[in-house]
Amino acid sequence: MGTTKSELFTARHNELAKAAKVLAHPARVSILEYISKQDACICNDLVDVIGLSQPTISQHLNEIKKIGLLQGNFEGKNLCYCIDRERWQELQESFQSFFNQITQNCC
Amino acid sequence: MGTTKSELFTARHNELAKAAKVLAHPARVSILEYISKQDACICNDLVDVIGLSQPTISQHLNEIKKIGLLQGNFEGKNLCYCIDRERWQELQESFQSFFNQITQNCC
DNA sequence: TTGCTTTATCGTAATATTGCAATATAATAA
DNA sequence: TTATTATATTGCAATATTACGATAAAGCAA
Repeated sequence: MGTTKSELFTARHNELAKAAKVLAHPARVSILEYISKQDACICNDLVDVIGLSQPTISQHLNEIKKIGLLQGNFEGKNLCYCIDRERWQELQESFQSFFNQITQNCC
Repeated sequence: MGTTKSELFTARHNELAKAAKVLAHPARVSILEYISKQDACICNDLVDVIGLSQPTISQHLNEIKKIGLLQGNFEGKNLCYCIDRERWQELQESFQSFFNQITQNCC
């Protein structure tokens, strides 16, 4: 028990749910918003800006990375956390078409 | 530990995360999509359609209800699960404006 | 009334998520 | 080389989520 029964659902439904899961924590919403507002990509004031510990922020960044929403240089000191615009748009379209399909109302 | 530190984030971020959490399970995505496609509002073929047990479906419906996405008659035998279009649009706009704010790309 | 159908709730087990201290790693600075 | 700085990983505790069997509740049918 305790595990989501993904095999019952379509790939599309599973993927939308997976994307939503990344947005399902205010820290990750904040992080994405913050990164998107930066001119430069020298990041990780995040620990100060958000107020969670460094390991926790790192963990959240990893969740965001895992669905491909971050792009850039992840090695060495000059880390660069940027939004992957292409993937961003892809997800945007997924959510958009999900929300747009509601057309009728019976009550 | 183990609890989200909501007090660190803005109301807007917390609310978007809360809405995303409802979409963060494929069963709930499926349920919403199914209900939205019905002509009539006599529902709960859901157990058959989705393939999860009745208590589990009931639980998921409750999550959807909690953020105000369901409307209708919830008493007696003629249950009616319909999308609350106003709330739906509200959430749609929240997601839309979240996704639209990404404008620059530094990498 | 009794039985049937439909949905909700309770209780519980399995698993996932959140958060952080401690530690590791990797690059730069001195 | 030895700091220093920035980020990642590990390990663990607290809490949340997912799922379902058993049972309750609420209406309708006979």
